[in-house]
Amino acid sequence: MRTHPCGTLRAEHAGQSVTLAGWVARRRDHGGVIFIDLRDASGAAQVVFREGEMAERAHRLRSEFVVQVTGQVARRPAGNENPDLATGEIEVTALEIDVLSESAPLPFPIDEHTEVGEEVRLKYRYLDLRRPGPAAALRLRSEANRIARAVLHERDFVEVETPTLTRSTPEGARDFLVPARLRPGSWYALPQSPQLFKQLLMVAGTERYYQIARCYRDEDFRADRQPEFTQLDIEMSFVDQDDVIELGEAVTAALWRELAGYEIPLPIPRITYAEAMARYGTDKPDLRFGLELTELTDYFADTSFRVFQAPYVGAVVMPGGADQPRRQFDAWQEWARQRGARGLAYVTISAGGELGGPVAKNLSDAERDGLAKAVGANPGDAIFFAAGHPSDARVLLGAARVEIARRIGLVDEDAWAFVWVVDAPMFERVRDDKGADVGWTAVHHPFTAPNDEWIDRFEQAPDQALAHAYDIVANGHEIGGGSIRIHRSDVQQRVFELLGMDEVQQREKFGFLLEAFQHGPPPHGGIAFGWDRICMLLTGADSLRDVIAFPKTGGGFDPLTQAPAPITAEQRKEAGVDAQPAKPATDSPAAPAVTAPQ
RNA sequence: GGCCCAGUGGCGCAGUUGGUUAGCGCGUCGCCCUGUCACGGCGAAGGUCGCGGGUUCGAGUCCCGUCUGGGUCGCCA
Repeated sequence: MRTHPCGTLRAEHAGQSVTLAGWVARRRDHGGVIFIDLRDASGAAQVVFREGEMAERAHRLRSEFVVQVTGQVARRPAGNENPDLATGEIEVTALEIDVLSESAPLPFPIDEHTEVGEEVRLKYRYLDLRRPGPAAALRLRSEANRIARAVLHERDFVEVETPTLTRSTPEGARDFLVPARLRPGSWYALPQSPQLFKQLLMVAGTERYYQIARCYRDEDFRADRQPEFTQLDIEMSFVDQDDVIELGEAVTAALWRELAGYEIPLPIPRITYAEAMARYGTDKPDLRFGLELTELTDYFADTSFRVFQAPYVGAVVMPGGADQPRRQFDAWQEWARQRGARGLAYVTISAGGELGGPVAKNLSDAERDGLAKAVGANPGDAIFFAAGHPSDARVLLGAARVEIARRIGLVDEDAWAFVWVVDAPMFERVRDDKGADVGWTAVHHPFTAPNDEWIDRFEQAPDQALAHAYDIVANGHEIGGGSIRIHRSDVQQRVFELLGMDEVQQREKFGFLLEAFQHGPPPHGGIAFGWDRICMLLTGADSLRDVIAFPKTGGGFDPLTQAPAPITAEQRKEAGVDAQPAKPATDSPAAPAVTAPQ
């Protein structure tokens, strides 16, 4: 149908007869001579139509008509080259043109210069994807898949597809449910991840599994979250944490080397979860800049200032922040209140070194004298404080740290900073509406192994017990995480007990996995990369939607297909949506009916 | 679920203190144009100002409610 992709024509093709096919990107009609930018996936080339019948026919072309053109490649007349275009040295003089299909007037211009609202772009995503930016994002994602597969293939991994119609998995998000016509009243759940299946594959002796897996979680969405998203999911047998981390680094390094032109210095540094929280107030620190938090609990141990009489007091410095007007500091208070804090105490340090701001007069002379040194602040800086429960206060300071860096331009947008956050806690407290402790929940998931130090005694201090779990963080985004799994049934039993799951609950939720684990489970562990997020970072996009071919809006709605949509009464009846669950079968290790999502 | 922002011809936006016929750019349609490349010129069409209610002599503008989208907190291995 065509002899060359449009975007590949160069001066060396001059004199050749070519046939091109593509879309009419732009028409410049001068009457006697008409220029058409003909675009296909490879790029665009200028086609020239001169007088007579060819000009007549070109005159009737409109944007996004699909045409086939046969003509002669020629160097452009001297002075008419366009150095901004890859094909700018040549043009194709049309001898024949066929209109293969026509286009209705466009809902928005297909033009990289025009800003178009996201809603209308998503409704006509097939047009949006003709634009260079979105098209490039799609291709980069394809390359990312290719690169990951190459690394994993090289290391003897086996790509396995796991079911998307399945039971609930243990991640704890809300499930998407699918009615089962053949078992009226019973429902499939779409997987929140292939977690249980990949562990079964380890029991199955696969040893090295991976999958570019679609995952589903029915929670509220964000710029970096979609209801269906993709993980590069990996699991390995006979490995320890360092083995998985090394593999994770190999995958990450290959991606950034080939797609960002960036050589990640290996090994990627590691910090513990506790250290990340203490120094950065988050488990996904952005290490492109400093501004570490300072703990001042001891410093203010004997303070008479009521606000600082708290189990934790900490601070973060805003360099040059002392000269902000009062209303700017008021805006900081409002910013903190929107995060559920009472406010954000602050002290300014004048050029002469005197402390200012409403908090300063509440401090003793000794406290004032040593403060700048204690937090590493200089004249002209502002110091923000948070006091209260350590975790809450640190999270607030951590958010302030990021906001300060953003406002004073401390973030180098071209920089990459990777870090592993290791030694994550095993459990966190579950509190009821009134804030009373009612038990424990797994921070990761209930199959995460305690580390060697805690494996025999995590019950003694569940709040301090550490897991063989690790997250990889890039520029403050969690791009992957995983753990070594429990393969000893006695340990698994003790974890379930701590989580308050009795045998009936265990069997109902994970019976099939526990049974599998009675048949020689190998030690194993793995990692899952947030594939959409990684592609978002590699393309420099601000939103996951930019790297997903057909994304959904925040309401879980697809503007293109209009999904979700009501179903007919007939579909409803046939699907068994309203049927009562069948009575539980007894021959299965797992009860058949999925209970309502919590 | 809470909070913030937005919704005005196909697209992007302006619209003053509430006051005549709601503007601008791009696009679309027609005509003209032999070297443009985000071509240019002339002309034309195209609007329930998201929706519902209220205040008012009068509402795109003020008030209440609601829907949609974006962001954020909660939530989310």
